[in-house]
Amino acid sequence: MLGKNDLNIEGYKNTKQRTKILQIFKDSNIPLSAEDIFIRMKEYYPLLAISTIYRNLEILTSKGIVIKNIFNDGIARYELASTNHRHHLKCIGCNMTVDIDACPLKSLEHSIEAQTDFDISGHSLELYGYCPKCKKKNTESGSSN
Amino acid sequence: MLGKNDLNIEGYKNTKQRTKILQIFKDSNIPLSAEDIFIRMKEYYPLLAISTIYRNLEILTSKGIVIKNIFNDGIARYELASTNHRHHLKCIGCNMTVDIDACPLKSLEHSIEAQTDFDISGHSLELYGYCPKCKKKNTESGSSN
DNA sequence: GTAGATGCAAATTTTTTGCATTTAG
DNA sequence: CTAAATGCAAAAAATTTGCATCTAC
Repeated sequence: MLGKNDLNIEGYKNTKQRTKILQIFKDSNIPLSAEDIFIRMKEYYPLLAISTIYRNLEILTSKGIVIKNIFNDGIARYELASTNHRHHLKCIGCNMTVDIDACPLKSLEHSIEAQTDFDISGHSLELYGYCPKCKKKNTESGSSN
Repeated sequence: MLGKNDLNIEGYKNTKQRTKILQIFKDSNIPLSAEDIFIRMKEYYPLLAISTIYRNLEILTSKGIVIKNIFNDGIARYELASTNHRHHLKCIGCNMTVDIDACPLKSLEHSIEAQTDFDISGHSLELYGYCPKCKKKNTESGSSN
């Protein structure tokens, strides 16, 4: 195992900031926004610029090390590509998010590859609806219109 | 007379701008960004403000008439909720987009509803990869690192 | 020593908001 | 008539860029 948080790609340097970003990703099991990462890092590097985060995320994304996903709130969130493939179910009412650990898309991807001759490298999937609590509230407050 | 592109919801008026937005959605079979709509409408309403588009999209989305989706380029795109449920396959290389008319998620939604007790109202799914042409280019230019 | 990375500030881009005016019903 | 909608301008929020300085290798 590599065991380190280094970006072993020729032409790129392992700065402490970059190493820390990778560490933060490894310590997290949810997708993180640039600001999430920024806040976590500010504690260690008070002079840190948010542009450093964005520039690193750009590199990490282009190298396929992290995956970028833009959620329906308009904010991009990132996660390690090596993290087990996850999808999320988000409550429209209270924003509570639940992980889904089924991903039924592998077989779909294969059949679409066959149909389109694309080389499919990934997908983003987010489900949304109302959680049990908000569902209940909705029902209670009536459902006219 | 009541045009077919009218928003028949109490408290809302059928302005010509709003009617036109609905018409544009009906004429389009791809998701449109606020700017896409703005450009199409400017031709007819040169004084149109983009805030009018955003405000209408907000209302239409909140009424469930259109669906908002934020693509991986960070731009929100909208489509009629009544439009047949579509997903897209986008080429990372050239941005070419292909429609997929399979949506395998209905059954997944049901099983997740059962597991989580959520009331799932929808999902967003986007697939990405390399189209035949770009795939070829990638192979030709080698794949060393 | 040098290419690449960083911090800082300013610029861009997309979306939202305040307000005076106009319009649909 | 009047609540809702619009146009315009300015503000926010997220992200990107230019540049001088710094750091990993």
